[in-house]
Amino acid sequence: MVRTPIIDTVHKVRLVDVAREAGVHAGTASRALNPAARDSVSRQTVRRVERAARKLGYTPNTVARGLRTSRSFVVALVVPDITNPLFPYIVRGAEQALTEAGYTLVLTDTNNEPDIERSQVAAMRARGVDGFIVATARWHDPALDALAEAGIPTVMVNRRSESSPFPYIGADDRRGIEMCVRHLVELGHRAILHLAGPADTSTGRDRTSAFRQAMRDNGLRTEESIVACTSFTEQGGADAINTVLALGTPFTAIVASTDLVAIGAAEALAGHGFRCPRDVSITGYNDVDFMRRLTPAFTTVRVPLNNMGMLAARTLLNSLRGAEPEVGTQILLPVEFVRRGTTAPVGPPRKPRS
Amino acid sequence: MVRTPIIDTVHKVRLVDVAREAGVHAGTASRALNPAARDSVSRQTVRRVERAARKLGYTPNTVARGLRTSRSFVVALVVPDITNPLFPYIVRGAEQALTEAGYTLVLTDTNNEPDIERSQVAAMRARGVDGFIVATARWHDPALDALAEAGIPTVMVNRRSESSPFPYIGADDRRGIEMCVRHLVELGHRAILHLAGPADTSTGRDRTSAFRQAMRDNGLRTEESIVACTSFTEQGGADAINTVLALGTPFTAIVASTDLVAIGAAEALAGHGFRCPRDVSITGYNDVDFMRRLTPAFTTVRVPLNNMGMLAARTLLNSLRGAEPEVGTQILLPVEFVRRGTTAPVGPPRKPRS
DNA sequence: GTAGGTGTGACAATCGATTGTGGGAAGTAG
DNA sequence: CTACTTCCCACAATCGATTGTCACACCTAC
Repeated sequence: MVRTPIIDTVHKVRLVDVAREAGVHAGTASRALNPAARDSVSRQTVRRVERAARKLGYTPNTVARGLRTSRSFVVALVVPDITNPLFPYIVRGAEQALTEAGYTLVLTDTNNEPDIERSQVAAMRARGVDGFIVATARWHDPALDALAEAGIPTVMVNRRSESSPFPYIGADDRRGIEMCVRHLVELGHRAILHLAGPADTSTGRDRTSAFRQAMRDNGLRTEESIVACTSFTEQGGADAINTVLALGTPFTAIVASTDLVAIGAAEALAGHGFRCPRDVSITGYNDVDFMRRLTPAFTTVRVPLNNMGMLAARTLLNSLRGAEPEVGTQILLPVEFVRRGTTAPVGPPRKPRS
Repeated sequence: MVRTPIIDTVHKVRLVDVAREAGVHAGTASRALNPAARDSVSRQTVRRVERAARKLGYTPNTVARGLRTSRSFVVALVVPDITNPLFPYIVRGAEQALTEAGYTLVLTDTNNEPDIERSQVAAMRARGVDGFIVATARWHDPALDALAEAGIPTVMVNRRSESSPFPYIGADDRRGIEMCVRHLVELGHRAILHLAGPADTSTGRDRTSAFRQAMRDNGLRTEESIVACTSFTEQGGADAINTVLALGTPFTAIVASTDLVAIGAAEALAGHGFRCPRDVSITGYNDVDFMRRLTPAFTTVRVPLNNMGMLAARTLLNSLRGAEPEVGTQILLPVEFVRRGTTAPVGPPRKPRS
């Protein structure tokens, strides 16, 4: 094939061009520019090559390098839904750590659909990404199993998977939920409901189990108090409340599995004439940015999302540098209870709009 | 170099393996698998190759292909700050359109810093991305100029740049602002303030100019009514209000350049004892998700962010397919005025906390 | 039976950087 | 002056897929 002359664009300078300019062979130029191999080249030559590279404005072709070395310096971050306010902070933290280390982040949004997750993970693999940060882990997750089987460096963030050997970077949910329950108990609440997240997510399961434990520790029973939400959304929270109300389960306080669930629950309650916190107290979870702005501002648990993203990236980078992570490693970041306006001492029982 | 035997990982199947399995040459297999070149191969052979590929679980090595074809099927999306609730929707729309077309999105967050923007754009170029979607455009933007000079397919979304020839996908800000002003005028407001965004962004400039025009159209003067914010943030809005209050400029309504600015302004006003909308009416801009949840819910202008992202991606994809876009193309999406609780008829003048 | 046409697939160059190997020059010692 | 070491650098193979060129086979027509 004839190399077509490039007319309308700047001629891209290649390594051979630099080598010619410096009067050396391309291989030598490569070594001169590579800090790891630099010591097999004389200092003089290194200087000449560097000068030539600078003069010509050489930027190495990452694709070609990747082909040869089978390393792309690209990491894929898989999120379920970037418009869920939880994730931008994680993305940002990860991006910062990755960029700092010379890596690039490719983002894929699975729209909460396992099929899309699978196909996207496959596509990223074909693209030769060096590793994965997965924020979509489900309790049983074939996509993660496939990554494990293929031995591809991966970390899980925010959610973990039962069967996966990969490191997990999350928050101390047990303690977060425990603080919510204790706070409500101290306010005199006994009939406390938990709006549980989906059981196919670790965040759903872990928080539910933590709730059960915390209730027990406070001598409270949980038979009727755990209500499942089908999703971590406002709709999920609203539906759960409607179910509970239809059943007639008594309650004076709610521990929601997530901020959005809490908001949905509050709206549904308001729709039935219950006021928060006068009639029922509610706690959220994650302290997404706008929780403090709502009226009343939500009592919730602050999770260091940005840090979680950074740590996830750093952990992955360590694996990429060859550190074999201990199977089952978990990093649980500390959380902070944030008392605001949606929790109050339990009052006399009221009927709505009475 | 000896090819080291791969032990601990699945042997990656290459095109030659497929070819051997099908009993043909690699070149032939390549054509058989490529829809564009398929007709230079007999139907029989195509079938044999396809069967072999399926049997072996062949996935083409995108890196190698990229090296040869100098196309990566990767698009870079540059955002100023992913945690600004404006951007996740744009990202999502773009990602959907891109994925649908077999492209991958790499995301880079510039943290609002021009230097980072420059270096990131350079890094993405070295990585061989096929094109750029830029959401960080400033009115004068060297990074965009560089892209233009290099002839790299690019589109601007949300913000545009004065000097850039690239297509721009935005919203009909002129009309959006005009609706805000008209609404306030109909409520009886005359002393209307505009909290203008930074003049180095097109969104700042365009909305300010639209405000000026709309005021003129309503027979109102604008000498004292335009107040600059240094950034599209709550802090920017709050600072602007504090300045205005210190100056003693009279006003009964505010057209903010952005939702966040509007929120910051409302909070600052509340801090001075002014109530919204009783003492002052406020309009936001963009209708970011949580605006409807605040108390009072914000009157604002809904911008189809998701669509903007999609259209930006589709426009870029067209360029990548060889369609030479008309220089100066602009796509302005229609906006929708959303009346909620932060605007009310002008009342008798009040002093705060009186 | 031969000439001419058409279609199919093999061959090899190529994208650009990395890296194992070997050779040659320079330097030191005997 | 020879022999041996040391240090640099050039050479060429390689990563895996794409694609221009060419040869061969088969078919039709005269």
